[in-house]
Amino acid sequence: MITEVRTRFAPSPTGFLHVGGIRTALFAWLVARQNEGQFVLRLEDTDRAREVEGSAQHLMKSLQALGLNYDEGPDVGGAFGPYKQSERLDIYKKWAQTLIDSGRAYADPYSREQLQKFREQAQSEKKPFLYRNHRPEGPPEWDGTQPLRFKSDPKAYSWHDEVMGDLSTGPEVIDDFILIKSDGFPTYNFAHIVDDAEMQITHIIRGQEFISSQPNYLNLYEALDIKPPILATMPHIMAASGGKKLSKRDNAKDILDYIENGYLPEALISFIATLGWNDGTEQEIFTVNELISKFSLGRVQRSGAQFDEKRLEWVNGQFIRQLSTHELYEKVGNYWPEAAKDADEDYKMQILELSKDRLKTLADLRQFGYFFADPEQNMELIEGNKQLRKLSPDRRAELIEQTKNALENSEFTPVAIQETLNQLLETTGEKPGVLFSLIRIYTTWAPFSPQLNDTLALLGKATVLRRLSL
RNA sequence: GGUCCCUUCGUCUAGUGGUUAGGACAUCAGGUUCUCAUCCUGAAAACACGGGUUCGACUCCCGUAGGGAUCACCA
Repeated sequence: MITEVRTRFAPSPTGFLHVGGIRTALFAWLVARQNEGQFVLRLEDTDRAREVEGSAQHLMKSLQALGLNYDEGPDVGGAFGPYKQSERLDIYKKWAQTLIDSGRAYADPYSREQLQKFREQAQSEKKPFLYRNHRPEGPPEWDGTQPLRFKSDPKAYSWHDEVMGDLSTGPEVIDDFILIKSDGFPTYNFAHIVDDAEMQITHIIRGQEFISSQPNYLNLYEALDIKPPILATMPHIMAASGGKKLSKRDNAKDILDYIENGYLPEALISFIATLGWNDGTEQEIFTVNELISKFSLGRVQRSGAQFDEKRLEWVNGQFIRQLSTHELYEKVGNYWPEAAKDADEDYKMQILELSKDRLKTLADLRQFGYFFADPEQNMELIEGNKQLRKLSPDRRAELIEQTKNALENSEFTPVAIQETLNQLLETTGEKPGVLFSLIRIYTTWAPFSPQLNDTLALLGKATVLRRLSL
């Protein structure tokens, strides 16, 4: 019998989803999809103090925005629910009871202050602190108000991790840990093991913060008589820009912010997937379907990767270029500048046609205000231009005047404009770099614009002549 | 500090004993009779260090250094 693949993403609702979290979710999703299995979303909301209002909705919205749909979850239900740990307290109690019955769990009699003293004492003796050296004498009954602690069985472990390879540790890392907190909620350490078993999860794909706890989890699996799922540990992602590390704040940028800023979900997916994974070929850009068929945990990098925003921009541009103008139009609804409010569809499509090959993000469209309203003059554009700076104001006025006269008689198609401009080069004796820059700036007052003749043609003769006269 | 993991151009990476160490982003130079954010061409750019093993090490072993993770009634 072939076991169905079931992977899960189990965030705790304490904030937004950043790049590292998304990558973990993406890889778990890919494993499920490529095996035609199920992808489960489970909310690990057992720490009431850290829970952030609205963050569960935010997490689900982020997954949805990226197309990482889940087959089971808090809002969609499923056969193994509920999918919020706070609603599964009875289940944990039941499993805890089996550990109490088998003598593998005990009520922790110490206060936090006492434990702190034990730690300090161990530190002053330069010995590692272990709870298991302080187990209480008798078997005190657990009355539910004390923490319930797991009675570990110290031994060496070696296990396989799909990403990290073969790992091993000695018995000194095995220690007693808390299963149920004094508020009646389980710890992550206990709850995730119970849930993964109950939900029949086959692959645990998670961040490297859990790798050092793994031997203790293996110890608990044994006590619970559960076969551990396949494990895969992801390295962390750090932020970087120009080789310099960014602050924590930048590192933890919300994935929805990227979408808000004009990044396409499929570009984010491709970029994040290749941050620590590749298929061994020289392919740089992957569609979601390609990822589903090509992804493998075994080719995930073991070392951490740094996030390079420039590369993300490039990837995003590649995806934009693959869209037809019509597809692009459908996606840029919110990104037009304010002045475009009343512009008609046909005109906007023409702008996209001209500029689509140069967009890096959809938000770049916001700089195209000059297509819709007369822009404000900005002399810095001229003074900041090496060639234009040298022209005297008189000469500039003269060139603009000549341009105006020439264009007045032009048919104003892109081809005709180009011919007119070429003639103008001869009659004025200026280089293209000077004349064309000048015209471009006087008609758009923007640092960038599509090709000059096309831009002028689209703006129309009346607008161009008006702007040259201002 | 203990434990575990990692280390190829600035960045993401290919590479599993014999390669001119390949690609991509970024950078720089040139081109596309203008800007440039597309596109084309080219350049510069890496095996952390030290020992072994071997006819031969980026590749295997040991050590050093550096980085990461963890050592909670957080996940």
